[in-house]
Amino acid sequence: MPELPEVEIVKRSLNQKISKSRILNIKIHNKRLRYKLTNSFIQDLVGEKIIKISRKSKYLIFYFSKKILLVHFGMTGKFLIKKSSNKKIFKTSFYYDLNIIPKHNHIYFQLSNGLVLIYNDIRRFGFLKTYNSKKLRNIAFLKKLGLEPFDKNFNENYFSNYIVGKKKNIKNLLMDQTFVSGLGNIYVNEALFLSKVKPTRECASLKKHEIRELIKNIKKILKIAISKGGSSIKNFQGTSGESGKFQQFFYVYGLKNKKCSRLWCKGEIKKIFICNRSSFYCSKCQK
DNA sequence: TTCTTTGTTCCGGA
DNA sequence: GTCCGGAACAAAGA
Repeated sequence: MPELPEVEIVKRSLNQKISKSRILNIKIHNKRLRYKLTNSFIQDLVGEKIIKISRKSKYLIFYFSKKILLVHFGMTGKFLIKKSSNKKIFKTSFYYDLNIIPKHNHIYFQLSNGLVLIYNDIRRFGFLKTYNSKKLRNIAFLKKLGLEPFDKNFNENYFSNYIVGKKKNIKNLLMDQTFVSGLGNIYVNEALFLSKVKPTRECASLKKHEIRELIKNIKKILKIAISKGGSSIKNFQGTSGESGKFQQFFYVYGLKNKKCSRLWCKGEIKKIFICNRSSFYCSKCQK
C-alpha cells in the first residue's frame, strides 16, 4: 500500500522517464476506479505536455500547461512504463516476470517519447482526476491535508499544541491525515516502535521526550524507506515493475509472535486491532 | 463462503 | 458543537 515513501519513489521515476513528453493517446480498459473516470478524461489530457510530476502527501500531481491530473493509488494502484514499440504490451505473457496481472491494467497513456504509461490497480481503490486549474488550494482532497512529515513546522511545538486535551490514541493520531499527511499503517507501526511508544497510548499522556522521539523517528523511517526503494509488501512496485527492499527492514509490521529486535529487550511482538487496522508492537519495550 | 487488506467517510454516542 | 471509535465502502485473492 503506497504511503509517502512509495509515492515519492514513483514521482522521481516518472519525472526521470516521462516529464517533458506529450500524451498522444489514451486507451481506457476500465473506467470504474475509486471514482468513475469522467467522460472528458481522454479529451482533457490528449495533446497535453507533462511539465513535471510532484507529490503532496500520498498524492501525485501531474502538471500540464493549464491543467492538473491528480492521482491517488489507494491500496494497490501502480504505474508501469514500457516501450510502446513492444507489440506484446497487451499480452499476458509479457507481464509474467513482473508479477503484474494485465487484466488490472486500466489505463494506457501513449507518450511522445516512445513510452507507454500504464495504470494498474488490482482493487481499483485508486483514482485519477483532472482539474482545469492549477490552483491546488481549490482541490478538496489536498486542502484538508495537514503538514508533511518533512515540513520544518512539523515540530515539537506543533505536536504538543495539537494534542492538548486529545483523548484519542497516538496510533490514530498519526494515521490522521489532517494532523500529519503521508503516513499509513506500516510506517506508523514502525515509528511507534522506534520511539518506544505503545500504539494505544492516549495522546495527552505523551511526555516531551516521547514527542521528540516520534517526530525524529517518523522522519527517519520515511527517509530510510525512500533510500531502500520503498516497501514491497502488498504489491508496491516501481515503474519498471521492480519491488522495494524496505520490507526486509521492518521492525514490527507483520512480525506477530517474533522476538523484539532490540537485543536487550527479550519481548515479543503482539498484534492487536485499533480501529479495525492491524497494529504490531513490542509488549515489553513500547510503553 | 468468509476473512483480510487500505484510506477515507459517515454515523451515533458521549 | 466537538470529539472519538466503530462500521461501512470500494474489490479481489487466499
